[in-house]
Amino acid sequence: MTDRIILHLDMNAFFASVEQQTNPALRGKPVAVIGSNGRTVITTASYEARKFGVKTGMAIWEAKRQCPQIILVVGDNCKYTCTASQIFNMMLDYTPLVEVFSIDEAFLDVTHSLKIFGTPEHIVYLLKARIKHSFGLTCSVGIAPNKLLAKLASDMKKPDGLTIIRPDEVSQVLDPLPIKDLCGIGSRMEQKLHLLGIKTIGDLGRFPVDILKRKFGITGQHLHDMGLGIDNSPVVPASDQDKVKSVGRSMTLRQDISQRQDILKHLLQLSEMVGRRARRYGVSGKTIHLYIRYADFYTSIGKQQTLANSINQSDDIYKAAVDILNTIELQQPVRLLGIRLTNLKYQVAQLPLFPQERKKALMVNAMDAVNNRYGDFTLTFATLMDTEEKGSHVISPAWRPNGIRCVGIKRFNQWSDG
DNA sequence: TCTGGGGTCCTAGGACCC
DNA sequence: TCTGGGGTCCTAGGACCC
Repeated sequence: MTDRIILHLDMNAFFASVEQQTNPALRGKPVAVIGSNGRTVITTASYEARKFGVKTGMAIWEAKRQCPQIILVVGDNCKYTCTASQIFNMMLDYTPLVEVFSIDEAFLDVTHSLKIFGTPEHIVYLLKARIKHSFGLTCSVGIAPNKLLAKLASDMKKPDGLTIIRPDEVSQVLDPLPIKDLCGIGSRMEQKLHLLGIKTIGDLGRFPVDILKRKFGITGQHLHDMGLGIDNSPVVPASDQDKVKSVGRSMTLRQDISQRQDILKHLLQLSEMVGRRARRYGVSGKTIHLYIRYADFYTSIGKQQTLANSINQSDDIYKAAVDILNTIELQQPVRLLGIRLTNLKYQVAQLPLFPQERKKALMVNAMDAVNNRYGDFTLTFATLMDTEEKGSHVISPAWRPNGIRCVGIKRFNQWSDG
């Protein structure tokens, strides 16, 4: 078997760079993209801002402390998804095997593209040039025999980098790197591995696999493989992706709330958002999850309930959520509320037989049609008419557009959601 | 104005059935 | 008259990714 050739392409400071390109006044300046909600964080910082220590996930006040002259821009989802979809379409010119990993990252399996394009470096050269020319954006690319290593490589040189890990260099490159560099090892796992004396990827590869398996189960084998740079997972194009397994929305409230009335109102809003998304995906779910984060940020409670039937209409979701809420004795004021639908069933929409339900389904369809055309919450429940938050928070760079998961499409559609 | 949002996967324990 | 084992479904919570 010949070695595969996998690329990982990571857009540099994607949201912030898009903003700098569309508004020249922002170029060369410390810029950060944030959400619209009052309680938001830094979504992406430009490289100029990163020099001051501004990072993704940082609170606004902290970013301002680190960099008083920082320019904050409220994110514009449409701009990013539109740009991203065009970039992903460019990738498809070099291989059909493109796996979208997040809105600003993708894997490409170019093993069989070399007959046409020569070397992987040449493909990267062409792609980078086109992205730069069309959007003024740069990216970092890793070339390696598998996804794990390609992702590691793309991280090694930023911005506008290209790093190659050749099969015969794998152990030499991995040996001194900290385990945290591996995609899949977060801070908790890092701590646990440190306790075993494992600090570098080399240490991980040399550590007895049976001890890892005893301690971590299935994950133990996976850790061992990662330590040796082994990853046989394929690049899965959109058309072969698994279907979505859950649909949910959550929101941090502008202020903490304790009144039942306020909580119910937000639950209704969330139910409508989840229901709309589920109906757009053509799914209904049997299990409803309610998630509450309390005012202290650290305490939370999640409860779920499985129903006899699958649902996706907003009022049914709302009823289920309220049923769960009624079993919970609130410990503190509420900071965040979330509703998620799992146990999903994909169905062809069918109108119910009984007149009353049929009428309701028709009305929901009509409301969805209006909201699809004129924007979320154009038509909604009367109690939500004065709602300030319309669910238009800036998406995360990790946002996966639903279009990407549609089965059977060749080209990525213009994405729009939420 | 301290700390977002949307997912996936794994574990562990309990209920229930055969 | 005393108690195994497998399979499946459910709940709760944690870790991880971007």
